[in-house]
Amino acid sequence: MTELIRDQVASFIQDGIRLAQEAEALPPFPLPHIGVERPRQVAHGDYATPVCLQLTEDARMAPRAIATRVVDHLPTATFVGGVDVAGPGYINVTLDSSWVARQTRHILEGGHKWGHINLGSGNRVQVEFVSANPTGPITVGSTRNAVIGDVLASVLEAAGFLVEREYYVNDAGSQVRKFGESLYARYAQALGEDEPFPADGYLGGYVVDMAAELARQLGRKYLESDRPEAIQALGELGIERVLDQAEADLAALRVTFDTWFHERTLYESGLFDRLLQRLRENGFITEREGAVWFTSPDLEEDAVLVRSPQVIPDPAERPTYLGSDVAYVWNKLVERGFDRAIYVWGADHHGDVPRVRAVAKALGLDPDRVEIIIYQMVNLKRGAQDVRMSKRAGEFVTLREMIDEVGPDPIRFLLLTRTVDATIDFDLDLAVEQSEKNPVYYVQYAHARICSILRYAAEQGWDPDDEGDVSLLTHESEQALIRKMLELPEIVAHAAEQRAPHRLTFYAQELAAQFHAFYRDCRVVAEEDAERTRARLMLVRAARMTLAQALGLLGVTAPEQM
RNA sequence: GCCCCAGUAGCUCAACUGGACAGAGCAUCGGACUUCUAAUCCGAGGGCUGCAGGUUCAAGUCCUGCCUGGGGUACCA
Repeated sequence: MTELIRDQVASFIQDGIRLAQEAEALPPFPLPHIGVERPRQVAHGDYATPVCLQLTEDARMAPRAIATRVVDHLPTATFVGGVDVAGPGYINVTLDSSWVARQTRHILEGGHKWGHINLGSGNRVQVEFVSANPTGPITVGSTRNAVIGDVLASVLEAAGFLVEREYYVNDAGSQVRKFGESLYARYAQALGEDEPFPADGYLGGYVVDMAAELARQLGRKYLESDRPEAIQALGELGIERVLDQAEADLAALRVTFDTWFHERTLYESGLFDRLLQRLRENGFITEREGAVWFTSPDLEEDAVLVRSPQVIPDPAERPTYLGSDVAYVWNKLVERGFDRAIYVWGADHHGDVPRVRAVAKALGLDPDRVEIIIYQMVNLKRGAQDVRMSKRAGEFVTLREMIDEVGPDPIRFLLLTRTVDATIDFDLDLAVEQSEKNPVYYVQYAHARICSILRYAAEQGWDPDDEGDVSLLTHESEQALIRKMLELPEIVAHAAEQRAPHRLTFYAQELAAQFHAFYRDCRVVAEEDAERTRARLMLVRAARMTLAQALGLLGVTAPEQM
């Protein structure tokens, strides 16, 4: 666990303001929140705060004058090398370079915990993601979902939250039947029967394949039994197999779940009925046209929870998704007691966000505990060409095909090179291209290069675990590399706070670039300078650890050679 | 019609949720391998942040209106 330098700088500045007030260099006013940022320009130091720009009214002084008085009263701090007043009234803080050098040892001591922080202080967070309908293979959109959810979960873990990953299986309602009907038709056809395909059935070839396999394994068993029962049984069997496949494919993407939660259990346990009653008693339910509507002052329109028998004959198929969500959100926040439930949804579901939050509020829960991350769509490309996809016609590229074609590393990395708010083009050609256009290999190459140095050093008789004098790490490129490594905990904090997993891919690239610059400037293994070699080997090990940590959070492998 | 997301360098995108001269990568042009991996590095050019107003000491970021692209708007999931 590391205390963020950002926070240390903030309290350092705060001390300066307080001491200036005690010395009556500044008038009394309540201590403000100290916003600390990393300046874009290196000339502006390692950290900066514009806080004095906001204090002009409180202090009745010009911002630069305030900043000067704060700086005059700053205490001493070992990590601070210099403080300047700059521009309109910024306070710029530069880290002490010998302190920076010493952090190399600190990083190495952190081991696999380096970069972990205690933002979450043990709060329990559930991240529910993918949750694709179990009626077909995982597609590209769900792949983005998987990567965002998984890396966000990892980042939250590193930030000190207790995280559980959950896949919500939509196995209630009409999908089972619809899928069963499609499967039944293909099954019968596979056995030579002249069975018509349902009008709104699943057209994909995978249904044909699965039906053929079932026909081979089960023979004519389900043609001879009661038809609705056969459809039901085949539907359940099919969903089971789709889920097995999804689990395997996601595992190949290195995404695994703590819980596969079945929607059906929300009804079997009677929870749905109990909560409907609760909502009814509290005035959130109206019934009209035979349907049960959820009505809330927070919504512009009522939403159906249970459809009318005139529209849907089967009682089991009447509750809508939102109906299930009533029970599900209660299950998450009350029965299982998560402090917070994060949902990862595609942009095509954004319209449901206010409804789920309104449901939570109507149940008496704090809607802020329900957090929904909306990510934009993925366009699959081959070079400049769009890959045409039609889910209805069953034509789409599956996660399995993407893994077979490009492998998990590029999929994971490239899908996290955009904010969740931006639509993303995923170029299958670029993903496998091992060139400077592909940032995955850029970062992995840096790691392989580091390992190569360590191998070479060992060959030359250096003990890789030898301790060196890190105070020798004074070169500009050595310092820049350490400073970049020291950013990791803050990147984790930011990615966790802002739910911005893409931060990690940007950071990994910056760190790799900083390492390559160091490599250019500084020879590591040099017989004639044993002390410096030992110090630099420590630095290289720390760099390896930091890069591996960033890649580890991304779920991307850190190869020892390429 | 209404709701959500985006519009930033030739292209693809960042920008620490209001802070300093708006940054990367790719592409283009010019350089660097008898040295621990050239899948690398160095340098150069490239901008009215879609448009028009407004708020603020300070706006790519906030508010209003428009334009363009994508998504949504069912007793679908």
